[in-house]
Amino acid sequence: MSKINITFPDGSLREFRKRVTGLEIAQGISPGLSKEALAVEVNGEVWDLGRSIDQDATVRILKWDDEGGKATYWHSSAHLMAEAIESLFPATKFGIGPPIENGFYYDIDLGDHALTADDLARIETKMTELASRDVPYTREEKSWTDAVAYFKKKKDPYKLELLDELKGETITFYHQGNFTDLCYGPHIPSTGRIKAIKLLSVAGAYWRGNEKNKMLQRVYGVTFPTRKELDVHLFRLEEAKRRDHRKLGQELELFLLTPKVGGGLPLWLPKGTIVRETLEQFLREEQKKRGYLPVVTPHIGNIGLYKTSGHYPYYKESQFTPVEVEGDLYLLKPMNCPHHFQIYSARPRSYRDLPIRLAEFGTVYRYEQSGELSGLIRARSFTVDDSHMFVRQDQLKDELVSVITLIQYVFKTLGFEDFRTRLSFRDPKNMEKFGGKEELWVRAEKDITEAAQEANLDHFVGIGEAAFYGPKIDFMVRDVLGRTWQLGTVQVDYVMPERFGLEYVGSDGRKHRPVVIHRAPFGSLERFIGIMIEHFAGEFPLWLAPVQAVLLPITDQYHTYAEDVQREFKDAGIRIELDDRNEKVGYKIREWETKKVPYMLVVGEKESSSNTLSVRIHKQGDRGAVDRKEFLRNLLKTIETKSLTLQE
RNA sequence: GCUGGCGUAGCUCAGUGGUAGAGCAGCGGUUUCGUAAACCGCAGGUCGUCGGUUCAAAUCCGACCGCCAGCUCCA
Repeated sequence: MSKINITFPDGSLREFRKRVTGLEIAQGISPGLSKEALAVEVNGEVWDLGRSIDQDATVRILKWDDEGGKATYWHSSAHLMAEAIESLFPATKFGIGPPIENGFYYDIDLGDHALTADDLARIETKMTELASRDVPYTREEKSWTDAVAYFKKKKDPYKLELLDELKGETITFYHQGNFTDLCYGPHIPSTGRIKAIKLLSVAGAYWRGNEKNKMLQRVYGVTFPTRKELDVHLFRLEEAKRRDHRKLGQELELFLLTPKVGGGLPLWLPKGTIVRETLEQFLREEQKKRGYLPVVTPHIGNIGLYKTSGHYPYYKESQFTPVEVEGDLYLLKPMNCPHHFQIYSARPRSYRDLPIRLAEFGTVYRYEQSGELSGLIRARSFTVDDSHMFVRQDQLKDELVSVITLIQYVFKTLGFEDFRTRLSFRDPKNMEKFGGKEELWVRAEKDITEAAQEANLDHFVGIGEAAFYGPKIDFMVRDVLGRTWQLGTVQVDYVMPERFGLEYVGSDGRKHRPVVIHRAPFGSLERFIGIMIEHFAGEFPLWLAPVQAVLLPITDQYHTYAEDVQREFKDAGIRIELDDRNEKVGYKIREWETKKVPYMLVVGEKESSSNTLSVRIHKQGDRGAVDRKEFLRNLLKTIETKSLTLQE
């Protein structure tokens, strides 16, 4: 019998007989490992544990904790769900059923029947029953013709469509129990590995993601090797719901969304406005230090501006209908840039003036589809912390690096340590989406890449994610739901300066074209604050908290002392309230705890006679009496340093 | 925009064909109180809107509007 060499991740090498399977290798290492093994990575490809390896290879046994292991597990779970669905609804036609970040789905066509919550429960029960049979997932190679014959007999148009694109190739089928699916695999060894099952939701999804195609029903589910892991996962989903910025925004009276004003048009309530203005003030100060020049521009502009910029032709569908004024058409501005370009062009510029950095918290209006609106995170009116920087080519890279540094500083200050950056480039295969000359794009993509390297940005490239006028660096953060949101953005633009004929006079006395950098660290204040609310679960750091402290007198005998403290703290700039209602202190504490106010200051006989405050910190409880002057100093310091944690 | 689910008091929710309910919030009193809910009372609703079925509709049917999830989209 011939032998093959298997290399392991730690570099060690072992000899096995030819046609050894992943499972046998795992067994050879330890029985425990073979029990936990879900799949095997062979030369970087994920394989079934039962598939034989017939030549030298680098092999890694994949368990639940490995990305590939989890994906295989969920992929197999999707097949199990399909089997359950088919047994309950025999006429079902199947689309695709892949693993996703947190579970799996299967797109199915049930004809006229719309799945109900009861159906989901039935399918779930059936899955549990099918899983407990503990039958193997088996792989079978078939000729293309045989595969087509099988699905013709089954009358499954979706699988036939998929097969159409695999013409002539060897096709793999996977079987488990009574279910057979067209599938690349790989799969876990047997259904018995799937112990805890939860079907989460059903939603419509266009076949192959194309809105011209039929809409199928997409069933989402998640499975785990133990009940406990499922419970943890479900708890996390609940936690995400608790943190939902729309719910907290209402409870904490931060903002209001009402159909009476219109979908996606948030109204900022006094408490939310404090958060927003504090953030603005923070960025304004940072920008002032860095030589930005504040400007203010109107909310509408002549449509000619957007025809020149290209926004109108490119994004006609996502803008509000223009309004006619004295024979001219005006657009609610979808972007601030054209206005800023007019400010730049208002007088001749010298090379000595550059870079010029115009900054504005500019509110823009975009007509998002109704189904897309989502609280503050996706709105129809939002404010961009916009800046347009007009630079010479030789200043571009330094300017980009300094912008990246500012954004990193802003994120870090706000506690977003875990963000990633994407270099968003155009898609060479889909050029009609992108405007401007080829050589300008090449140059801009090069500039961005170099700046990212120089700034030591941990980045990845997103093809086709560019703006129509230029490539971008997008800053993305992950929220509690595990979703990634795009926040800040930096864009290099050679196209707009051309379209708007922007110029400066160089040292040679001739006219030159500046490069424009568009940038917004927050991106949209609405979206940023929405994500921040979820990030902090409504418990803002002291410097951002709408109410920073509240005084709770025990009885009305201490109101005078409390008023005195309030006046002193207010004069020092603290946002402090006095709860002088006729209620017991326990009642007041409960209420202010739910309002997530950082500090509660209880005052009674003891405090008023010793000039102290009994400090209670949100979620931490009573910290005892503190000298009032000392406490004020600490508060001011915590605010000044924008500390993310509370001090005593 | 598409598919599905949901719309009852300011909020959270109960009410499956027969006189619209509870808790919290609000308002009026009483209580003067030490770290997460004192007590009594009052007020508050065209049951999203419009139409239909019925002796009778929050409840059944239809259309529309809004919200939520997902899909498509996202300068």
